[in-house]
Amino acid sequence: MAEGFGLEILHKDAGCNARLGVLHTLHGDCELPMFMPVGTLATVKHISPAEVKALGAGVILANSYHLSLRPTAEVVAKAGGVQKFMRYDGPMLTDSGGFQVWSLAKNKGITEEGIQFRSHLDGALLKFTPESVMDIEQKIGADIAMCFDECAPYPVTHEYMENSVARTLRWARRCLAAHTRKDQALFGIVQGGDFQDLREACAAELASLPFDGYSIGGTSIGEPREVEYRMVSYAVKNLPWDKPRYLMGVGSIDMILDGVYKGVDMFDCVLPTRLGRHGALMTATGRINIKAAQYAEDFRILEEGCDCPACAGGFTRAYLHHLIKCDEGFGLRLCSMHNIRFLIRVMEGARKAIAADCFPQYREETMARFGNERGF
RNA sequence: GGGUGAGUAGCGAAGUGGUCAAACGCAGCAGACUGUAAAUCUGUUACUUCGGUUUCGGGGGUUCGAAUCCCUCCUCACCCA
Repeated sequence: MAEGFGLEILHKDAGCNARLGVLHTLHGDCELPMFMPVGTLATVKHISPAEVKALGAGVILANSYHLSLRPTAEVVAKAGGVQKFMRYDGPMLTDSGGFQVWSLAKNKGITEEGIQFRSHLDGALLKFTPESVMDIEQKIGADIAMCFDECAPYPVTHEYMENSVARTLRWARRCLAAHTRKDQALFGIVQGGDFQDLREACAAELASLPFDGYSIGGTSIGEPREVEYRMVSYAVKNLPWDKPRYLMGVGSIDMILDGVYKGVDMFDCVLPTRLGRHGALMTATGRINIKAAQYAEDFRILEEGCDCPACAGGFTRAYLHHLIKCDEGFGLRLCSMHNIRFLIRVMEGARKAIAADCFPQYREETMARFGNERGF
């Protein structure tokens, strides 16, 4: 276990596997379950670190692939690590770049050694291996590093996935061997797609290895909703109860609440910030597309009762409509902050509900308010 | 007063005799976005009872057929007096 790192479970909901806990890190504690905003390039787009913290966020994500290209891991290391570099005093986590390889799928070439793919910036041929990624993540120096995995596409054959999972597991061992920083936690990543046997086996084998936490990967890459629910169930089953569980890349309300119900502690997603920038705002009664003409003269506050800087600041829908239509930076900021605050408030409600042993009910009531099964 | 050039859909701008209801860009309208190649992407934008109907400054003409050729008028820009 990494220095100063650990999960403390305070309470399990009586009606499901949802757990209330605290994640201890060298940069402070976080209440679980939690939503983690994504700051790929060492910034949550348009929002200062202090503002992110004020929204109630614990961990901020950064991406080792992106940072390794610019400004390079060496520069971040010279700055004293990503927290000092971006001046965030809370805990951080770096993703390994496994997801980017999936995202840049056209250019990939997977071998036992690693993955070759092309830079999205200049097309340069890059090669990531478990060892090179561990080197990058240790230089960047976040509190939590992620293993380098293969995020297989969906759908693939059982045979393909079996090979892919086996390789991801071999890479997980190599990541452990290459990871020497004692002040940085390392999480393993459960893959296996929609195959129950592979998900369960992958989780079981990772659980036997000395990781500080476990994450569920390979979801939200285009598969149907019911498949996504299944993947989480399969993966969670064999994960150790006393280690943090992290569902990667999930930010829609229904998936988050489903994950919490099953005992997942951590979620991250670009959804709130990206949707915000594009004018799709999350509210307790569903999604508001603020660009729509109907909001041009809607002088109501975005969401009554919301304590985000946009709503608490008294900014109207008409004003946000105007700002987003004009691509004004302030509009991107306000809308991003609103969505992040909204998701974090849902998590705060979840924690309260777990403490009161009524999370299943909370989940049902929250979903019912949205008017559609996905939330937004 | 004389000359030259130009007037095309909300705006800008292609098109110079048929395949033009008219490229493309912008604006508009609607939608998508899930470990951020993402302030991006997709669809749509004369009218229509979906059979068609009326458009390319106005009017008239040539032609089987005109945004495209001719006449005339209007407007704008520039040049010469």
